[in-house]
Amino acid sequence: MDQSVICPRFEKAMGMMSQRWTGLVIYQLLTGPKRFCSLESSMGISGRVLSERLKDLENQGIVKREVFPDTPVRIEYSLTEKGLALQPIVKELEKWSQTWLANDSD
Amino acid sequence: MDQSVICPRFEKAMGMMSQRWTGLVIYQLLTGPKRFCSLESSMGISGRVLSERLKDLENQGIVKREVFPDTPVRIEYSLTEKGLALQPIVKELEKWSQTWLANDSD
DNA sequence: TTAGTTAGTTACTTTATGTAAGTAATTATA
DNA sequence: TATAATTACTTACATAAAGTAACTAACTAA
Repeated sequence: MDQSVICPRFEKAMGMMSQRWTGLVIYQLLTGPKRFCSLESSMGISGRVLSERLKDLENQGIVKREVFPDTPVRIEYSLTEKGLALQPIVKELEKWSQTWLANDSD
Repeated sequence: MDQSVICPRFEKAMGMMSQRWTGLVIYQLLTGPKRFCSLESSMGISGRVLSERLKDLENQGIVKREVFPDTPVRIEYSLTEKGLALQPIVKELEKWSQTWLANDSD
């Protein structure tokens, strides 16, 4: 019927945010740099997928990975400028959820 | 390590928007009511999954399904007030994509 | 020496999505 | 009066994504 006339940039952004866990990873990083194990345990994602997501987000320039040669080595993930710019989206979703969703069960 | 201290309402909203296609369905419906076959062809989703998503969104009170007893019968999907309230999220993502993504290849 | 931590990876299972064909009700065409 | 076409789906089966659990490597602490 119609051909896809959706803006490819928007479609790409939506595709990224529609991947499971991506939004929550960004949400966590909005509160500051986090370590792998901290992200893993605070949101219940499996290490396998977290590793995959962080790599993708790093490749897209949304997340920055920094190695601190402490002993033991410490690795921190944080948002780049591009990643921080996603904040309004997260904030709007937060507002929506407070307004339209009940806090229990459903 | 940490226990999940993420607001359950926010987590639910994020879970919904993180499902593949959900965001694009809402985006399409923001431009007005649409029929099944129109959604299907305009965004390249399979009928199998579109049917599943529309049912979920209807159950969550985000989408309204209306049957018009024309001949042949016409079925229209549109956003409820709750669904329309998602517009700011979509608009912010649209803005982000225009600012931070290239329009070709990558 | 044994156990524990961090940042992952690997192999395997389960779930989600895609593909293609089918259905039921109706209309249009030869 | 068949035959094909359309809409709004559903069903069966195949492939892709995510979950689970065990493992690795480098190091620390007891």
